[in-house]
Amino acid sequence: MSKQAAVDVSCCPPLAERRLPTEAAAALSPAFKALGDPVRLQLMSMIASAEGGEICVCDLTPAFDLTGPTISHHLRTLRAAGLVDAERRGTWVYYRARPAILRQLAALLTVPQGR
Amino acid sequence: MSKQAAVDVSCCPPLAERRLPTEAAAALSPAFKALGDPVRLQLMSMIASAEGGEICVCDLTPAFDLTGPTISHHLRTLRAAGLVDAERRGTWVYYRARPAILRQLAALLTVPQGR
DNA sequence: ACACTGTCTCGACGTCTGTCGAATCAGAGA
DNA sequence: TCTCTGATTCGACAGACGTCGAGACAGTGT
Repeated sequence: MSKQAAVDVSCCPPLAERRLPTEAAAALSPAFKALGDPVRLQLMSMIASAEGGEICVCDLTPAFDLTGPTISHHLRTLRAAGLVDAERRGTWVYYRARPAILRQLAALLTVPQGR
Repeated sequence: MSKQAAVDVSCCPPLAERRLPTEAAAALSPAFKALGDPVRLQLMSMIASAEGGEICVCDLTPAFDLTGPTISHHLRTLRAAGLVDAERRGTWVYYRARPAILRQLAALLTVPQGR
């Protein structure tokens, strides 16, 4: 269901360890960009912290003061960034987080001891 | 020298642990947004990994195929997001990373064991 | 087959963003 | 004080983004 772009970068020495190569920056920045909107950051949190690892769009939409299409658009952005996965089951669509990428981003931002 | 906005959020239970409150999302998303551009992500890396903890703008600018004003604009964005600090010494301006915020963001993205 | 509900796509809109060239500001040195 | 160099600000422009309403699509149930 998704147009999953992004981020197979083998992996990621912390940002602060050595200069991030151009290609890695290009591959990883879309994920940060996707998290760079308050609505999407909260959506991401709701999805990642959901009971059973997944959550229905029907539970996400009413949590915001925004229209359905707008939430849908934000979810598509998260999907395109490779941060979440979507699955339709009957009438409802469920989203789940992709922990591997979250971990990759976390590792990238990790600051080595001392600095 | 800087217009330092942003991010005193006391701190940050991981994204995946419980739903991020609206205010926290509003406070933290600008930092992710700032990292959501390939040029800024690479700038951030160059600054954070610099020898002696700081780096001169004059060393940053020639590393990109962009004009001085454009680099300056990106650096201002990083400053406004609270990710870096700037200090002028004589003719040159030096940038250094603010590790506390990087660590905060890393902690936020950390995925608890198992998930 | 039909209607109903949940979700997504499409088109439009105003705003924000990345980029540049030109102009300005800040120190150093003569 | 004048000039030179490094860095920032200003103004402009094209393109991207967040939001909405209207419409289309997908399944369910009658």
